[in-house]
Amino acid sequence: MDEVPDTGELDFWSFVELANRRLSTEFGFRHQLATEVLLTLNRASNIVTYDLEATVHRPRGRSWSGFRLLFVTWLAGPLEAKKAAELTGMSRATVSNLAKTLVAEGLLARTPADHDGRSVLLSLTEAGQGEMVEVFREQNEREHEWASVLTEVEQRVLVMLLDKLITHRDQFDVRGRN
Amino acid sequence: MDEVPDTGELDFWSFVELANRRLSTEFGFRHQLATEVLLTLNRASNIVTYDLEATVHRPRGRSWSGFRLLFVTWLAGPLEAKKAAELTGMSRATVSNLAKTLVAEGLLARTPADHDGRSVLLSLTEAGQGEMVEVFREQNEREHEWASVLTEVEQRVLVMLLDKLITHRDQFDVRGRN
DNA sequence: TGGCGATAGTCAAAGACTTGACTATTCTGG
DNA sequence: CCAGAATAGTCAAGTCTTTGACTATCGCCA
Repeated sequence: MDEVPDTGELDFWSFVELANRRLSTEFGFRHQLATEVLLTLNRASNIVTYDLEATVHRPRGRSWSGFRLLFVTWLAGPLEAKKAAELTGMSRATVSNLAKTLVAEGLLARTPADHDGRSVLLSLTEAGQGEMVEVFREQNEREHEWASVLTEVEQRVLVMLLDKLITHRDQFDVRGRN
Repeated sequence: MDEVPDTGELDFWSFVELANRRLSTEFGFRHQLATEVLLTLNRASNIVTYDLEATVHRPRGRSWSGFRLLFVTWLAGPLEAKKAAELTGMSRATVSNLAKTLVAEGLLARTPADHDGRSVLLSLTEAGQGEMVEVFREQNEREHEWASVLTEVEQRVLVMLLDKLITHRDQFDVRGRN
């Protein structure tokens, strides 16, 4: 008898359980734990990101990726657009578009690189630096609220595991953004 | 003397180190570990997601979120659009738009709920079920490649830590998508 | 019972991000 | 030294997703 599960009280975690069960018993898939890891990873990332964006950045009229670009430029000094794309994990075109906006808002400066006529160096203006100090103060407080649900050891373990997950990937052929 | 760091050989990890150093020594921010946790979390999630989308879903003409919607509908049986939004972490409008496309492609069925005249029940068509079995076979293999960089214990610990991170958030006022 | 606040879904407009094509510059091997 | 391949950045077009407004329905309490 095909029992239809009651979805009324289903939340993310009971869904993961349900998925585990059905994937293995009904369909014979073998790698439930892998599914669970990636499902949870994405879930966590989305929740946290959305919260930071909604509480810290959108109220200031800034987008999440705008912030990310400013952030790496702030800390990694003047850098080529290419490098910024690499560090933020965005495509080069995205960096280019975002930079256009941020330059217009007076936060970012774009200067031709003298060692390579094709390259462009991104750096923060005075205003950009001021803005980042302010924005990051807020973001860092909120980051702290999130992270401190875990003990310090747990946080370090988490970072370690995530690092391991994405470091050892040259073992197979991973598709990246450029 | 303002030492400009050489960004030439900067990658994600050395950037995180650099950020840690500058944020604490130059700007006096206090919660570096929190920053590192969230930076790494997002990084990992983006890398994995992009890879799955690029290798499994885009080649089949399917988007990442299209897949997610089909996935929860597949496993959690017929469910209300509202519930699908909750389980996938998307907004209700996104579910509505995606559903429109997927219905047109013959993978999804949308039927009015009889217990509530406002609600709509989403379910997979025959074709949708077939497609999911096939797509998920591929995705699950790839998930396995990713996850098996970690031992089984490490995977379980990772899931546990991520769960903890997003479960205990009622302690402060988190902004979610609806 | 009837009206009002809450809720489900959809739509339109806007924004964010990506792909693929294009230009300009640099590098390399003959 | 030059031609062709590779690389940096930008632009145009398209897709995906969201916000905010709107309609329809529901549920509750006066």
